[in-house]
Amino acid sequence: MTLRLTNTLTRRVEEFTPIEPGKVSIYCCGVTVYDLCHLGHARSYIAWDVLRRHLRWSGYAVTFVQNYTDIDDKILNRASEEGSSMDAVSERNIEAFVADMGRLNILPADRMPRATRSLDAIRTLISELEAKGAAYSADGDVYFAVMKHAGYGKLSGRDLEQQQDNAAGRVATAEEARKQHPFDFALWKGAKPGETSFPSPWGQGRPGWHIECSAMVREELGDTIDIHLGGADLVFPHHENEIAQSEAATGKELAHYWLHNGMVNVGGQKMSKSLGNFTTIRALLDSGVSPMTLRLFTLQAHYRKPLDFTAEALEAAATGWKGLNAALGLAAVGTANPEWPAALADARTRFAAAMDDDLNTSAALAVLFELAKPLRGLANRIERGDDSASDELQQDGHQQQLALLLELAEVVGLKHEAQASADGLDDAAIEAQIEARKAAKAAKDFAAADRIRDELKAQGIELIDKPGGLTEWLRS
RNA sequence: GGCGGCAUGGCCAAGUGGUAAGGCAGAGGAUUGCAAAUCCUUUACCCCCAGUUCGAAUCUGGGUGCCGCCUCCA
Repeated sequence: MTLRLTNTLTRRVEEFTPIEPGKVSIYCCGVTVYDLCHLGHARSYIAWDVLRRHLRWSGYAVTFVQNYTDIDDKILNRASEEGSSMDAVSERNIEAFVADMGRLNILPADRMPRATRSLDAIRTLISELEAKGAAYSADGDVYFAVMKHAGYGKLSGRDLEQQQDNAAGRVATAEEARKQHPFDFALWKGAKPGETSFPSPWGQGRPGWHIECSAMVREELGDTIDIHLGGADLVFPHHENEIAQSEAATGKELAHYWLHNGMVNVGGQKMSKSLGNFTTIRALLDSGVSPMTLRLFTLQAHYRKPLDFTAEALEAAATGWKGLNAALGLAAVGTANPEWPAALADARTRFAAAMDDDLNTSAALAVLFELAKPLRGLANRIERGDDSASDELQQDGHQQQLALLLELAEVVGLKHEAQASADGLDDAAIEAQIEARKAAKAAKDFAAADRIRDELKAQGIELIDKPGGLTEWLRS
């Protein structure tokens, strides 16, 4: 079976055929680095990470490029608010981005170009568009002329004729007045005195948002790439404009496949900075939600659908992850026999088929849970000190099952998490409490025993009674 | 107003013509001083109406509700 993907360009699920057999070039729209990333970014980049891992698992050599937008009004505003510079704000948020993505087990892109370091490519592209009559300058700005480009609107299904009336109402600003058509957009913005700016043939200024992606795609991957990624909120105008610019300049199709992920919603509404209803990745992870729980949470829904972020759903994911995590934490011994027995071969096939079906991670995860189930039972028995369970785990069948589980979990980027590191009470204090509880139990003073357990639980320490009077504890 | 998407059990969510995956929660049982964990068992006719079909959650038409984009946004 071959990979099938929903292509926004055609609004259909299509079989994926790369330009060059065995190779895939991907460009993913990155973040504007004016602030920390929130769960919307996490959802998006986890989805694309899974696409990338799946392609790799399927045998493709993947080149994955993701940009940083480090020239932007919001960054400049932030810099002036805190009395620092655009570079300082960008640098800080890029570091945070790398750290957050790392925690979520998202593979770093092969190359991460920045707008500030791609200015030559940007200026060259604008010049070409100007030479071809696709762009015009007005008062230090340079605009792309949408009416000159035949295919404008093909991605988002917009028709310029029909849209003009609606747009007319907002032709109020000075910028709108300079435009020949309301949908024309800035390729280069002239700088006002005192603004951070860069030199260009059109005077000091800075590039518009859309042109940087066109320039970086071309510089890093060429005129035509296989897959272009981004959030559904980028379809219009960002990606539409990117297509117009690139295709007007090169005369070639920019990308064969356009994939868009659905939004993360809060209370039925899109999570966004402007609405202020966002939770940053690090705030969530620092609150005790494990990275893999967040990953599982996002992968339980299809990447194109909206995903409602609720405490309840997150809790469900956390509990679900506990089970998978227990199985993934088992010790693999040596190399398992790669000749899968029929049942495992079948599971592997079903997993691959689900992933090939437009990244049906929800169905793929069901296979993971199925594989994990018996292993989870073993893990539990081993934890109780059941030696026969340890022996069973060594057997070829279980080792194979574990090997397959680990292999497939890797494809969706799930990996075992060790117990959370200690904080709060030190071990000796906990052990002392456990001894006290043991004494209470021996004296049949169960009320006292329960009180100790409850107190520890309130401090995040969970006690688990084992056979033989042993009590283990976990930080939860 | 224009473009696009979605509606499946208490919650999340797969499933594009053949009789409803999976996770969470709940219930019953085993185990336990009680818990926790674990194991076993168990819980749906798929928003409404009409139609196509031997047969529809799945196709068609109509309706209702919700969301995204049209301004920066993953």
